[in-house]
Amino acid sequence: DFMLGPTHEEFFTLLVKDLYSSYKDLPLWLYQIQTKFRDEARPRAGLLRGREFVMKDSYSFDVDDAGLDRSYAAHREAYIRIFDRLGLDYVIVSALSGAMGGSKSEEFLTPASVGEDTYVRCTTCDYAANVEALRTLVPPALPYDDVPAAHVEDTPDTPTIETLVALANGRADLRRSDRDWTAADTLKNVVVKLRHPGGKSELLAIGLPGDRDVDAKRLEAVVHPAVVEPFTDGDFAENPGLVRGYIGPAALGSDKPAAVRYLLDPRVVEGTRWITGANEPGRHVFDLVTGRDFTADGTIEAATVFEGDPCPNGDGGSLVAARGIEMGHIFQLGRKFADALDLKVLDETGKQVVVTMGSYGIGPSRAIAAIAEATLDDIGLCWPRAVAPADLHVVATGKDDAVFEAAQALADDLVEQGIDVLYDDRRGVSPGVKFKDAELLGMPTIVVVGRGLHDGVVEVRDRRTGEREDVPVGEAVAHLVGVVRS
RNA sequence: CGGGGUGUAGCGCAGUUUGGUAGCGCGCUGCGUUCGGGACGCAGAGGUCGUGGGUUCAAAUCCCGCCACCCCGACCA
Repeated sequence: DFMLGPTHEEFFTLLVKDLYSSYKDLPLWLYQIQTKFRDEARPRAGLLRGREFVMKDSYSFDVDDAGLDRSYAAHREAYIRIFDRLGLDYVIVSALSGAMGGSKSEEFLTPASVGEDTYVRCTTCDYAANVEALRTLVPPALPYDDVPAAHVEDTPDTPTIETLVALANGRADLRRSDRDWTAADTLKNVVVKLRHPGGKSELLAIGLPGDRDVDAKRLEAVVHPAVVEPFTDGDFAENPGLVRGYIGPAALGSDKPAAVRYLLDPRVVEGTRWITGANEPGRHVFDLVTGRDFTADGTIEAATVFEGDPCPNGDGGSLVAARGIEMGHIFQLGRKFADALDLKVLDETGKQVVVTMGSYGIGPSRAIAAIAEATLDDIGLCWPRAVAPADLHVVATGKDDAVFEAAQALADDLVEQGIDVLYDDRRGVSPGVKFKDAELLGMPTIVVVGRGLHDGVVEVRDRRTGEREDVPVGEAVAHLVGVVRS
């Protein structure tokens, strides 16, 4: 969700129309790092989601689809290197490009229970996707030659799936011979209102297996930019064709009197056999077969995802869910924005063609929070070397002036070598306090100048492993430069 | 916007149920000892108890109003 405000539009227009107007100038990549603001209703979780944050975003411009693929792949590789160096666990998941209307999109997520994104991954292959972008594995159509004709039954006092299933299993004339009815045998039809940009409102019915619910996030993602509003008592009053609790396919669809657009969960394939509403209070239809007895206007991906659902790759694996923090997002915008901005260049044949764009973002300020969260241990922060505030933490211990002079000299020499040094020169503070502070701050290497000085050595500690090593004072600078640059 | 919680010394908190003139830890100041794993002794400083009103002989404590901050939800990179 990167903002393409007027400044972007003007800038892109200037770039492509006036400066880079030929295929010879492409691909063109540009990036910026800027402070952004988002009017969060309730900022929380510290740096993870503040009202103000630093954002790196970049854009690619190519003359054709193959070029966009190359630009996208190059950014993807760069992001992989960046996140590897940051020392973070991450997963790359398929995502929806959402508002940007692009064709391909992936997110870099750091697994974290505090994350705001839910994603699924396959237990046997490398498939991973944000739940919003998950494609349901469509089961094969079923034969229905021997399914009896649909029949309407009186099912009094069954406004919910639970009461309906209980009644069906409890009545001899409705009971199945092979097994009990379950909620998954019922077809639940949920009606919502969609508010389109510009204010136009539309009714949408979603038909899905009764053991599942409409997932608000998935629905919002697929209907974007329309906004989902609940179907209220007043709406029922205005639509007498929709009977609360007993809505069935017979009343739904653009071609029906109620003119409610009707979309089915992908699992509701031809030949599936359902118990569903008969559009009359207290009555349901049994043995209603998809394709034989009713059709819809299409399908929609909006049902809740269950752990154990089959992997969409169809290789027999199942899905598990996890939470993650979005650290980066790359996507292929395609030509939607370029079209709107009339961003054209000359191609090899001298024709004016619309460029195709990609967009790529990383949130550095939230990365700091996520790295800190992911790498800390029981005694404090534990910065990966690539992002540590300083390379070395030099600690002088004791009260001997010679210690402080040696520590200062060492720090000066290291700085001269281009090393970032944090030097604890506090006098009168006990060694234990200084060690604890150094561990808390979490520089990757801690150098102790203290009692070892009598033997001509300083102590070099690795913050993460706790390993300690005595190094002769004369070799300390060269040794430490090696440690930092390794 | 909905729900919940908290405001008492620089920081973290107890005290509020049952009204009786404010306490603990850390930090801070001074002196002495200590100095490689969050030192110790002695002596000190520091609070109109968020705010306005009410009840009472007496209010941090009870009652009413207001303000601020925090948490959960919705929303969000």
